[in-house]
Amino acid sequence: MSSVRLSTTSYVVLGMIALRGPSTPYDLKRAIGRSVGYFWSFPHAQLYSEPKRLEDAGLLELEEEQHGRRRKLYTITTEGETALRTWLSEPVNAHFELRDVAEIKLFFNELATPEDVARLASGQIEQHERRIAEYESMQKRYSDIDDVASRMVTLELGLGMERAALSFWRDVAGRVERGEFPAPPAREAARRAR
Amino acid sequence: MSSVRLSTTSYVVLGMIALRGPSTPYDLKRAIGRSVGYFWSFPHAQLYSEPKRLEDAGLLELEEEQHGRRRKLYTITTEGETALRTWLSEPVNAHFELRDVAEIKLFFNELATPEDVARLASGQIEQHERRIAEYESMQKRYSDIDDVASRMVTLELGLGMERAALSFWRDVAGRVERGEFPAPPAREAARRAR
DNA sequence: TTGGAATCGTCTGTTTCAGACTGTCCAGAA
DNA sequence: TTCTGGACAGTCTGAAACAGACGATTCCAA
Repeated sequence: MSSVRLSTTSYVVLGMIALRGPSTPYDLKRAIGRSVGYFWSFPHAQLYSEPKRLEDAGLLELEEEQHGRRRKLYTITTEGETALRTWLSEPVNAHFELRDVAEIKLFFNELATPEDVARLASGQIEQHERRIAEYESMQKRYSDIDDVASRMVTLELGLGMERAALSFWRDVAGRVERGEFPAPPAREAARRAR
Repeated sequence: MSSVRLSTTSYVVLGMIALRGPSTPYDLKRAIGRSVGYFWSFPHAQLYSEPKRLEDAGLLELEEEQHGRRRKLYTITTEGETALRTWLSEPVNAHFELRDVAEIKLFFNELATPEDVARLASGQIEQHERRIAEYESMQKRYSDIDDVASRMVTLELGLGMERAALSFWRDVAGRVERGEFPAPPAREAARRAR
């Protein structure tokens, strides 16, 4: 019931419980893994500690505790719903954050060989194609479930991002083939000839 | 010279010094802020501790230490270059990671009002437009500097992502106007009528 | 020459993190 | 029936990452 600091992760937990109803940490883990986890990931261990914090803050309630596997069922309280709604209505000031190792490696292409870049690009193409297929099948699977439709909007952004990335890496692959990423020695020569 | 574990951040530092030549932490901070920082950000304090780690590992060398502001100039060693090149040639197994608060809020739209969603969308549209303008001006500014051209490829992915996001949020804004994100009560009714 | 802004560096306590580890449950093989 | 493996569920730990306050230095302009 005190003033703990709530992170985005806290609200993800709160929101998930609000949407799904009473949930155990493991329920949350799976539900998040299939949805929100695509644009806000965190280690699953947090799903065992975070609800405890939220309970201390009076935003969740521990519904029941079974024996055996002693699972904990959390329910959202009225205060929790209020906190969640307040957060949802607040403006988002942070820009999205992208963390992309492939992109870094491409940035440093001058220090690598054209073969490295080619491999990088083809690996990325494969990855993004796979992810696109995954998203598309999710989209198909859920398109007829009315209940979930409004959650599935976000899939479209994922898909848009993936397609942008895919076409970018295809372009990179083409450029490599055309010799636009010269090996270090050629690069030196080009620089001198400038 | 020991076997410290190198993170992506370590390689960003290493790579930046390899590209720019001898650099101080502050140099790195600024260079990263203008480039690689857009897809791999971290607190600037790390740029003071990380080089030390890399020096201990024998991958950087402390070139000179001045008095007054006692800046530290780091240079990459041959071992450092080798480590970097090795890393650059290794495949990237991780998929890029997106952390987007706006997206989460959209996912939870069922718990918010249509007005919330509308505000969210228009805020995002603004943000992405601004970022696009920023990227485009960077692109213009650097397009004639031959030296930097191959680093600037990555800008195109940034731009592609931003454009995908922008068009997504414009679409969302349109849907809200068309009443496709009903307020909670209407939503209940719709569910019952199903 | 002085004081305010921009620059540069350090420090601190807290979160987050990966991932190893433990325990539980169930199904089918022996 | 007992055994065994694998999926399921939860806990723990040390190391990194983190935000952001703070302190010091330099520069410039009034």
